[in-house]
Amino acid sequence: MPIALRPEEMVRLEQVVQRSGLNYRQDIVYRQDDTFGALYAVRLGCIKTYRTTEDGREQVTGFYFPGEIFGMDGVGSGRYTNSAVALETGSTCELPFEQMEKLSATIPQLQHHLFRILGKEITQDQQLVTLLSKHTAEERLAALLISLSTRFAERKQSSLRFRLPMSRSDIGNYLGLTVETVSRVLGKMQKGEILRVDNKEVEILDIDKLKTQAGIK
Amino acid sequence: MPIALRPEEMVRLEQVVQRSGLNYRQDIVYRQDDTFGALYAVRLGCIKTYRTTEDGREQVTGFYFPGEIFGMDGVGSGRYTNSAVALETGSTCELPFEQMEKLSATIPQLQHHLFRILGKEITQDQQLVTLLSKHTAEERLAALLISLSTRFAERKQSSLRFRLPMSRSDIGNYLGLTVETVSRVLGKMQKGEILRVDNKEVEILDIDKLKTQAGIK
DNA sequence: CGTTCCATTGAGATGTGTCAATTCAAGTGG
DNA sequence: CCACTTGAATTGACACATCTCAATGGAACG
Repeated sequence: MPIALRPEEMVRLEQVVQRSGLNYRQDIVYRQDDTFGALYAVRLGCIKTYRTTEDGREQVTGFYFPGEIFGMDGVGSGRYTNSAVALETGSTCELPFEQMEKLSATIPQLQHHLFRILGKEITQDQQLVTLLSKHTAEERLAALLISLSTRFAERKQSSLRFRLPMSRSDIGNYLGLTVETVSRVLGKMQKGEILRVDNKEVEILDIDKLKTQAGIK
Repeated sequence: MPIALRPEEMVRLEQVVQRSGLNYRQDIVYRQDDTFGALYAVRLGCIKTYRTTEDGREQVTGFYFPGEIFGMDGVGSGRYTNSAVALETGSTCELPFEQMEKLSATIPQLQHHLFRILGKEITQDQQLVTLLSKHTAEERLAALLISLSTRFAERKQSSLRFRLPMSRSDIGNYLGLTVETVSRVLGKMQKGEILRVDNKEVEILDIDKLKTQAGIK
């Protein structure tokens, strides 16, 4: 957690955190409608969250990488409104929410941090809303690639060459597009010398053009 | 606030709340990029929130009615990522966030409530994501009407006959549709004996059919 | 009672979806 | 190590929901 605490406070926090979770591909971390108990921090790997509507339609709501927190969807109602699944082998920390709440009453820094985490999820979700509502297929894909690139850079990994841990179908679902459209747009970007794509491997050749396409201008 | 506090705690909360805000149509409560200072509770009227992308596209992100809280979009970064505007004459309460945080450290109930409020916004935004991504124009409109109907009912107002405080353009923007499509779909629902629409006045004639159409089944 | 904004309606254009066929990648078991 | 199977990704042809453009009608307001 990127948060400055006094050693004594750090100890109390670490006592609460569960370091248990080792995940393999397809492992479910929690299921939609499960009782909400904890937030989770990704330590290694990638987690996908998705919700299913009453009539069976699925929506991927997010991808989470090491250092990022997921599980906030359960805070509102006491039940998770998404399911969370591992996309590859990795591990997560469990942050039991009730204990975090108690702890945060005596550690203002922690309380503030928790509010921020929830707030950031709101901002992200609203960005996704805008993306889905007002942007073309190319712009959506470009925006996702930029987002991934930025996040890999934050983890001090290559921001121009990386592996997509999710399938085309996950990407399409997340962006409100079909697999076919994702494939076609990636193909087009490749012809435009913006990307080099080899299955899950992506190399960004022209990040400026990609940013322009993302409508980030 | 629907929250059980001891009288003494209630007093402390009320000392923090600003009852100031009287709003007229088009009044801005806060602007995108303003420094985040407070959440707001609608007392009367209706508030619309929307964000503008760097390249000028606008996305309506929410409508808020009496009893509902808005302004959570500022929590993540310390700046509002939306603007908030009054759609009609009304009033709001200001809830200075820093003071609320301090207060909530000593009132667990309040802390929990604040987390829940943020959590509910997350859930709502994700529902909107699904709506935009996976549902047809009819389903989107039906879902909005059901949502409005439900919320009016909560406020003990008629759930079958109400006034839309927002324009067709706002509705369309929120749902990722054009004004024309909104108009056509409303017309179609009227022909199908599901609604009676007269400008901003709506009467729901067949709520079951409407729910079916919303994909709520 | 004109002006202006908002809503409706029609006709035609288009981006993305649907359906179908093919190729490619990754296991799996003999 | 090689078929064989299975699921993922690509590519093409066509369909369609919604958008765009344009004209008209109606409500609100000074």
